[in-house]
Amino acid sequence: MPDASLATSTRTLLRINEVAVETGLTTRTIRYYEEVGLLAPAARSDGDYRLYDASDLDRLQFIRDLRDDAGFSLSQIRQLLEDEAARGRNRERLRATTDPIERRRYLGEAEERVLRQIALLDAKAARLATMIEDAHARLTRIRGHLIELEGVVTEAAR
Amino acid sequence: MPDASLATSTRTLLRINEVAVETGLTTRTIRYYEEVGLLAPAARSDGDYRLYDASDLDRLQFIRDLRDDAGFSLSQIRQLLEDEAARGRNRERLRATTDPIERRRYLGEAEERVLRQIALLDAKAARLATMIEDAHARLTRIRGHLIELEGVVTEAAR
DNA sequence: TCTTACCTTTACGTCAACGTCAAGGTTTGG
DNA sequence: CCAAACCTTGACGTTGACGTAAAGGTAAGA
Repeated sequence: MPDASLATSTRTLLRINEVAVETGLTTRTIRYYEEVGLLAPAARSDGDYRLYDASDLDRLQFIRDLRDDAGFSLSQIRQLLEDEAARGRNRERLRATTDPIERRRYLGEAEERVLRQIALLDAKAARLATMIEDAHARLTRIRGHLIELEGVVTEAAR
Repeated sequence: MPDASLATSTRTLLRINEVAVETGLTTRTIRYYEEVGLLAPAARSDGDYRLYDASDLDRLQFIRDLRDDAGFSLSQIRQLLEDEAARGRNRERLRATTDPIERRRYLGEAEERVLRQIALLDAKAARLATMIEDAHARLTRIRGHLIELEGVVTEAAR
């Protein structure tokens, strides 16, 4: 029964339209993201259909969140994902070597990348934070006035 | 000396290229923002030159920050600025009326707008916050490894 | 086997957010 | 008054991020 393993591995792979439904993206968008190097499908079928696995779904969700919620451009997203990939490769190299000097170099590079990411994210977060603060201040002011008014209205209703 | 007031008011007004230098935007971008309704120049000269005042500069800086730092689209920015303007008009109406029922209605609308803004901003902020958290976690891990290595390196140097 | 639904690549269309001339008017120092 | 520097309004070009239609290949059930 060599067909069983094939069936089980196939069962977890999705075709592009299923992925589109699952992620809320269009098939065109998914293909476009592949075109610009944001993700490659886990596999291709015999007839060259794109086949995606669970980690592909995660990655697409992540991309969508970065795009919609955080407002990053696709090139910024690619930069973030590439840094992530470089991080993974670095970890491999780190595990492969025992020379402490080299290890320190790898770690230093990793630190730099993370600091770059944090700087990028912090700039956005800071701007958003002040805007949110302002909005909340306005909200409390408005609600204060509304509470004042409640007193006046109930007084008048008496 | 009717010319004095004109001189002083003129002195504080900038032409488009000065504004561009000041804000780091291009003249084309500034004209485009006018085209799509993000800001109108405070005045025009005799020869129809655009003339901007200090509040125009503030507004342009603000727009630039929202665009670059927060990653909003121009239509989102226009929405935010229009809500801001509606807020101003509402305050006027609020001061103009004494009827508590009407006052409550105006305040209710204002509350709605602010809540909409907060929801929009919070979504972005939340996504950014988790990303920043992750990045910091990685950073501390990396630094932990680096500190470990310091021990090994100094030990080897002895 | 054949139809129907889904997939492929290729390619042109679109919208936002500008860049880049072109042709002409305005301001200002010499 | 005049030349250089700056401005005006078009209008067409470009890039990113997709939409959409065309011409075919594939998968699965009747």
